[in-house]
Amino acid sequence: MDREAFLLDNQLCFRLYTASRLLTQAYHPLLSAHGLTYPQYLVLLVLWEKDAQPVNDIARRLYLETNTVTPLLQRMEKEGILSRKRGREDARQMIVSLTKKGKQLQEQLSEVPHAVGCTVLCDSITPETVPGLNRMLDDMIAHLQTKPDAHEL
Amino acid sequence: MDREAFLLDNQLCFRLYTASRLLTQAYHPLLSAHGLTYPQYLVLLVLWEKDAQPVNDIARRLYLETNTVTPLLQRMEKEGILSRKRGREDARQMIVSLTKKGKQLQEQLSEVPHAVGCTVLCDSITPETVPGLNRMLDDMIAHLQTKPDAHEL
DNA sequence: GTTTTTTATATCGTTCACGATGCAAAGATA
DNA sequence: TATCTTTGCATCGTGAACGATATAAAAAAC
Repeated sequence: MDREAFLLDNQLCFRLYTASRLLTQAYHPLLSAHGLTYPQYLVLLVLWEKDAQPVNDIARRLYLETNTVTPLLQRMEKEGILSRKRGREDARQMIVSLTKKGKQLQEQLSEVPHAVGCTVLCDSITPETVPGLNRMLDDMIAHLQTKPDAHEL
Repeated sequence: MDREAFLLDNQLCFRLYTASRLLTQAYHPLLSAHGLTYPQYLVLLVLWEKDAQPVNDIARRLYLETNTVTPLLQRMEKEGILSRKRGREDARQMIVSLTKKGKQLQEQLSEVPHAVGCTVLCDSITPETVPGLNRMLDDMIAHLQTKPDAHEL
């Protein structure tokens, strides 16, 4: 058995997992001031780009399952950030639209992207290296998404 | 307001968040076959490197809070993977040790690192690019860890 | 040696994340 | 038209994550 392979320091996934959690924590004070969580912020990003989308489209855009997104949207509806209405053409669809409050949040959070951008900057994360890092992660995401099954043991 | 900054495609954090989730999903079939979750696998990686550690050390190694790790360890104890005993020197500490079953899991999971390693390989993730990616993520983690507070709005 | 503070862990409540399952509307097929 | 299948969303149960709080032991201060 290759004990090297089990070293935590050799685990790419652990780094991604940790970096993701810590960066989400960096968002926390900025978002919680407005009663938002990070996944809720992601939903807002999707809806700010294009309002009035069915649950399915939002979930696909975030690579999440609808059973994750539905309760999230229900909480946001209770907060008055968005509204959910059955589609007129297709009554199975639940069309999610921003309320006035949801739209106003974009202005109130206008400093967030820049603030977080500054927070991550360090020796190897710079405006020059981010595009390359983005490309690698996009490649990885596309690859993992098409292969939901890992290799069999 | 800079609408560009709000585009989902410009969000590094979203990529990390997604890549982390999808890669964890890739581990799922390999681990669930042995009744493990990914965070539980991380605990095992820590204990396989060094057995009999207090909760605090395990949590710090994983950059997690103890109130996340404690219930995780309790579930693993119930599964018979590890045991938890009060420290003799310091009775506040809870020393976590692998059981025979916990040690045997390392052999049973010996193919996991290689299998997952193969799964992530793609155009921009190769044996050559991984060290560089690791370095960037390590840098980012170290940086975020020392700065728990994001910039004020 | 008693009080105070710190440290190590645990408990509680809320919010994801997701597999499994349920249900009703839409579409396909007979 | 009646039946079958698919699709879109919801519900349920389990396991993280984490802020807030609690508790007991150890260490420090008095």
